[in-house]
Amino acid sequence: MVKANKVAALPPRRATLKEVAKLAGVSTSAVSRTFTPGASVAPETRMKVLAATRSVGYQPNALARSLMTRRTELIGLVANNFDNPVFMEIFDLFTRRLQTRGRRPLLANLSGGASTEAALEMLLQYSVDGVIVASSTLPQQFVKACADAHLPVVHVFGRPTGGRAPIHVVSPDNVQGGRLAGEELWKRGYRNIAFLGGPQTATSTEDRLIGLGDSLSKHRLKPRVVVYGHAYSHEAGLILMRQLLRNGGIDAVFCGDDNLAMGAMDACREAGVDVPNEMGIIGFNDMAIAAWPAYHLTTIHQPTADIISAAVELVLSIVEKPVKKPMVHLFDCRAVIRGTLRAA
Amino acid sequence: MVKANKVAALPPRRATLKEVAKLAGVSTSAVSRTFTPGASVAPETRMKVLAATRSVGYQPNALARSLMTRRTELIGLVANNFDNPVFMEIFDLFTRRLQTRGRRPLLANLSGGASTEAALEMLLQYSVDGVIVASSTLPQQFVKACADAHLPVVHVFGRPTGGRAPIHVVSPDNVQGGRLAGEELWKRGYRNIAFLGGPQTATSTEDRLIGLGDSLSKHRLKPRVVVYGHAYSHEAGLILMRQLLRNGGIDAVFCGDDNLAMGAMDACREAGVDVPNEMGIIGFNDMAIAAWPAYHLTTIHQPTADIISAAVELVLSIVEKPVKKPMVHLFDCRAVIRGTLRAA
DNA sequence: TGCATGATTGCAAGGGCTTGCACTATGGTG
DNA sequence: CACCATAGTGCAAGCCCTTGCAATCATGCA
Repeated sequence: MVKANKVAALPPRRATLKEVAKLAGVSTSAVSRTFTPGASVAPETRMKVLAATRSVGYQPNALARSLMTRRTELIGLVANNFDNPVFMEIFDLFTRRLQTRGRRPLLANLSGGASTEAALEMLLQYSVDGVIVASSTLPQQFVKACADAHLPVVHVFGRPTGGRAPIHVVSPDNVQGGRLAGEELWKRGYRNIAFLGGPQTATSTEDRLIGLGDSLSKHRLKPRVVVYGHAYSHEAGLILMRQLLRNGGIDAVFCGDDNLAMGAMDACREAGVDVPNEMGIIGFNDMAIAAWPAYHLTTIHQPTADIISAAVELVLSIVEKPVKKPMVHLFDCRAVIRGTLRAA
Repeated sequence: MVKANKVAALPPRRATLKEVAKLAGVSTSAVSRTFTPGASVAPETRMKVLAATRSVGYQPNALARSLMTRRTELIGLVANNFDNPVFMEIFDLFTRRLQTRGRRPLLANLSGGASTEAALEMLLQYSVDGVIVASSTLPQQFVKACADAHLPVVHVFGRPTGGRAPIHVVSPDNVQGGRLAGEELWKRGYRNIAFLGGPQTATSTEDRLIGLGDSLSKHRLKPRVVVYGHAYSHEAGLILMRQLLRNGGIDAVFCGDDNLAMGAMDACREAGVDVPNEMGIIGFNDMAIAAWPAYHLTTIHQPTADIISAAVELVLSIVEKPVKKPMVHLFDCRAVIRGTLRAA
């Protein structure tokens, strides 16, 4: 006749607010208010509630709470570049920053042709408070779609749109960075300069090339060759650089990313081409590996940590109070001189 | 006297199930069932519901749903190694795998001394269905704490506990991998072998060393020196290898991780020590960079993709039906021969 | 001592969804 | 043609929490 053994050691179902209230001999409101910063609860009541809470191991259900508060404290983090080691640092910074601000990152991986519609649906169904899209190779329209769905969204590593869509952007100033690269190359006497970019559709690649063109044109020069890779990858850099070496006619390469640059360096190594004397190479991003002795790559540094904090603060602020006018934060880059460009 | 302008173009608040029901002229149950696979709804009703759904852009609220279903489809993903590029691949695989299985990864970053208690609280408050802890450098007790809190948890890259705690583990067989490294070194005539490990507290480092010891002892040998780094990092490898070179007496190093190995290689390069003739180096993990020509590192490969899928399937299965006996999946490693060990 | 003030409190009504239950058609069966 | 299973439906209760409101209480002040 016994229905079940209710003698289990620990409660298999988690304690609820109501149970805590009964145990503490107070109303559910009192319990709720105990966990609501700024709510009015008598110290004595609070004590009783906390004691009951501890004794049953109560944890408020954030999801149920979100139903009333209309805030989940969830921030969607969307990316599609899980093959680029730079993004490790970026994830680290994002997740930690969000955590210290009391938010949780809900990840959407858009690599390998995952559906953007599905990702957007997911973000909506889980009622994220805001979205951070961290990519320069993702179609603008995904970010646009988030905005259209009334999701506060900031595009990190994106490009400011010419006011057409109200999209907030936080990004390194890729054009300025490209200019910097051009200057360094010019200063050191390189005159036949190639641009080795990532995907042609990536706005970052496009802007870095524009910057390079800018600075070269001041000296009545233009990039000799422009080639694009399928990705910001070592492999692409290797293959494209082999091709550039075969065709000849250049004495330096500005690579749109460090992975590309390191691939290019390896192509030079295998062809017996001396870097930096026969061939100057400059990268972009200043990822950790670029500093390793095997490469010691001269590159354009972007202030990643600043970019990330700015992005997080921005998204949290527009969650708080929406703003119509698209905000744009562009961060200056600086050149980090190592060994792949000859002395000035 | 007008209270507010309700003329806004798009609904600022998202449509709810009730609204869809009214619009479609059916009960809320019908709408709910339309979105519940396997529920009984007449085709005609379903059509009406879907039409209404489309017309107001309805998206079911996953969080409200979870209140009744007691399932959030959220899986906690806990890690603390955002400085190691291998983890990029690991994250990619995890997030994609979870996505294709209809689950969402909620990230907890435990780097840099973030509080494990806070992380656990977060996982509980957001009612994740299960947890994946991906780290070999995290204190066991965090995983244990999850299990004690009745969270289905699997420890990836962890070590099987001797049955003390019922913790599920999916991991490369680090001991077997260590043995493999020892064999390769022995076969090639290296006899004075050092072990350059990661943090001494990392079970992966410990087990790889055990494996090395195992295989050397078959030949009546022991590791000449054992040193530990503060992290699985290039820097640690560089510093420790410098020290080993200074002390002398060894002709090969088994590094507990590729980052360490590449650091060690750079130390040899700077000391003018010839790899592999004067010094053999073998790593662990086979991360992408290890294959780049600048390193061309001989290393122990672990089947990361298999490990990740197994981990995801395992956590989903124990969410479905809890299992008492700790499950352990250990995956064999294999040696990848490149250029940092001389020929046999 | 009487009253205004502000701090605490509990009630009850939600928030958006699922689901057991009872009920209506519907079609098939003998 | 009566009868029964079955599919489809809506009602209403419930998941766990927050919060406006009105009631209560203690306090400070005149």
